[in-house]
Amino acid sequence: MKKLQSLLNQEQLEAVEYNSNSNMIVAGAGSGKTMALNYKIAYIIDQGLSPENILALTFTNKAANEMKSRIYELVGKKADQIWMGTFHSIFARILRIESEKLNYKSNFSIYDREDSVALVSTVFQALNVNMENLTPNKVQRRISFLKNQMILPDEYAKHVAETPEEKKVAEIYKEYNLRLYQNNAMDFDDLLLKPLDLFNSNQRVLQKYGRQFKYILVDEFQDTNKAQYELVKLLSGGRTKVCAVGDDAQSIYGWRGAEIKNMLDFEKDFPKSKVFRLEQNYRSTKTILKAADSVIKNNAGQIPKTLWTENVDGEKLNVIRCADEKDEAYQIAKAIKKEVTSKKLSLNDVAILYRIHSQSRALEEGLRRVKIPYKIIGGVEFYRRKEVKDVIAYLRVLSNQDDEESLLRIMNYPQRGIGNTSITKMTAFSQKLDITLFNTMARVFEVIEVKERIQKNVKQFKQLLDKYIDLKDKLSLPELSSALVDELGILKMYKSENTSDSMTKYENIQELLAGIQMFGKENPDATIEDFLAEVSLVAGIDSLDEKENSVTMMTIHNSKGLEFPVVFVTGCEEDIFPLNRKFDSEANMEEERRLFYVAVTRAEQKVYITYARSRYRFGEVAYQSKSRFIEELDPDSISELSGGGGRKSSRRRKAADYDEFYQESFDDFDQERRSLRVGSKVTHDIFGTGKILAITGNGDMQKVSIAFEEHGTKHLLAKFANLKLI
DNA sequence: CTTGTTAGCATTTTT
DNA sequence: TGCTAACAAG
Repeated sequence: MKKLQSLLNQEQLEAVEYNSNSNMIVAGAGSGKTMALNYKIAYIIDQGLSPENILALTFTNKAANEMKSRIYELVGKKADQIWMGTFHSIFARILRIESEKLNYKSNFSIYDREDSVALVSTVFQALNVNMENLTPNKVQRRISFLKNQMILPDEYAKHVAETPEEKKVAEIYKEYNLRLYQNNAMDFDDLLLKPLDLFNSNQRVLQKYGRQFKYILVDEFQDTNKAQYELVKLLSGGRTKVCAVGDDAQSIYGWRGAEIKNMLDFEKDFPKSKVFRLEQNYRSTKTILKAADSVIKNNAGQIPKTLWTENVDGEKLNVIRCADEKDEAYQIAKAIKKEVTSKKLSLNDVAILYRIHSQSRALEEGLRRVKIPYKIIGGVEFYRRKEVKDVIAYLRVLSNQDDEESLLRIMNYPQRGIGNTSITKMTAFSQKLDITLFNTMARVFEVIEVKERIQKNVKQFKQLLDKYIDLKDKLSLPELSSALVDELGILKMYKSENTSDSMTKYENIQELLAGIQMFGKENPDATIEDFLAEVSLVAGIDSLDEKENSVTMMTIHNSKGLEFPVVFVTGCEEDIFPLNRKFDSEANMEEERRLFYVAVTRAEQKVYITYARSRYRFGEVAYQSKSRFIEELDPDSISELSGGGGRKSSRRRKAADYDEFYQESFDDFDQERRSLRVGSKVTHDIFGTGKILAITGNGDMQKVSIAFEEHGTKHLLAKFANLKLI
């Protein structure tokens, strides 16, 4: 390893090299926190601690993967031995190993939020819940919240629930948990609660892992919830060293149960621990930092620290008033063009951030009209799409036949003539005899209420499943999946429908199969379980691919940990950002403010802040007022501009403006894209004219094969070739 | 049981 | 506005 002194500043160095006790690193935005953490792990290994004794916990897979590859660069393949991953994936891994101690089977399914809601719906039906104001969605959220607080059904029923509504929730909660268990399934929250349960009830298991981990490092510590904090504390058992890295100013997951308190309690709970502060910012200009600080200082509770930077003063933040959400998109497109040309940036250097996903639609449309390529992170994620989940539900049932939710999902998909009535009859039967739905299918002939014709359908379906359950050990994961999809005929089905909707589904399933193929390649012995374990824990941000030359759009939550030269913070209006003014507690308002702080501090060089006078919400025009956060910004750090939203008379002018803009102004982006087409004629400074034969790769790595008229075929990096279209 | 229609709901934020 | 869940008719 290179000398740390040359790579780190004094503060970072001290934090990295101090390992004689537990420690906490309070690291401001852009202070090189991630780098320090990576070096710290490398340093610990360098000092002789075995990598398998290290547990490094993050919140997203992306963060974990990046950490993994950075540490790999530093210490080589030892990095593979480190226990590194998200809280959820690491503890899922432990649960798979120890499952029988909790009376679970190791192939348990992991339910995501949507699956949980579906299960709550099932419970609603079973318990005949018919209460105003209680929807499966709401109840699921409530249950998740309770689990985050570590309040279990019995405790909730006994000590918390008072109103009839709450009592109903208690009833549902209990049944929901029971059914999870019967389905051999866990929800996201269980992945944290069950290990706690296990460690608390089984000293031997706790000791096993307590001894295993000699150093636990937690990134984004400000986002840990009660259960996560307890897990770390329990595992450390006072002996294991813990390093917590976080920034209280960037705590934005309070709604999910994250407690900043964990940072404040750290010194108390880890008595001999030492606290380090990283206060030098390497990311942003002085102006950006000053502006961010002017807003965040309106929050009452904070760990005191002063961020400073040696970077240049930089440009002021541009605050743009827009007429409506269309105008907002237009102003942003215009500004992107200006920034990219004047600063010679790539589109990858630009991020558009918003508070809620629904804002993305209008922005997208605006960008599409002017042909600025973009990518959206999050939104409806790939693995959450209906058709993808359907196929995954098959895999789940093949892996875990107790998983009733997944079985219900595929019972009549694709349609095979097993309708709702028959399914209800079968579930009733399975409840009565206390057997699983899967086993009921084998005995469907005993369920006399189900018509004979349909019994036959069920039998066929059961045979299909049995066949693949049998094949599961004989074929590789990719072979099995494509054989299954093939036999189901869903690809053909979508193709023959031939609507744009069905074609998207077609492509998504193709993509899923390709993904499985890839997974199989990377992990040759991979089982269905391995694949399922992976997919149920993927998040939107994990798929961020920096290679494509395009603007990145995402929610501010998704942007945490990222940085971009130019950042747009959109929709800065009361009721959007901050959201929900009406019932808001001061605590929530402070979280919104921290969110604003996170948004602004993503930027290296330039920040745009936009707000609209009116925008479509719920199908009607809502008149918006400027966000209080804009008012809180240091006036010297901003310059306010007005977009299309001037006087009334401007309406016609505005329309003309749009048209002109949309027609001509983005030719250069268009040009860039056109030049990429196979078949286009181009000229090169040295090789003269030629025709493009093939294009491979993306972004900077994009290669173009060109048949030149006089110099034969050449393979060139598009970035350097400086090709001109003819 | 399937298909088509409509009413009502939804927009926080995510592992 | 755009989607889904619930309902009615075929």
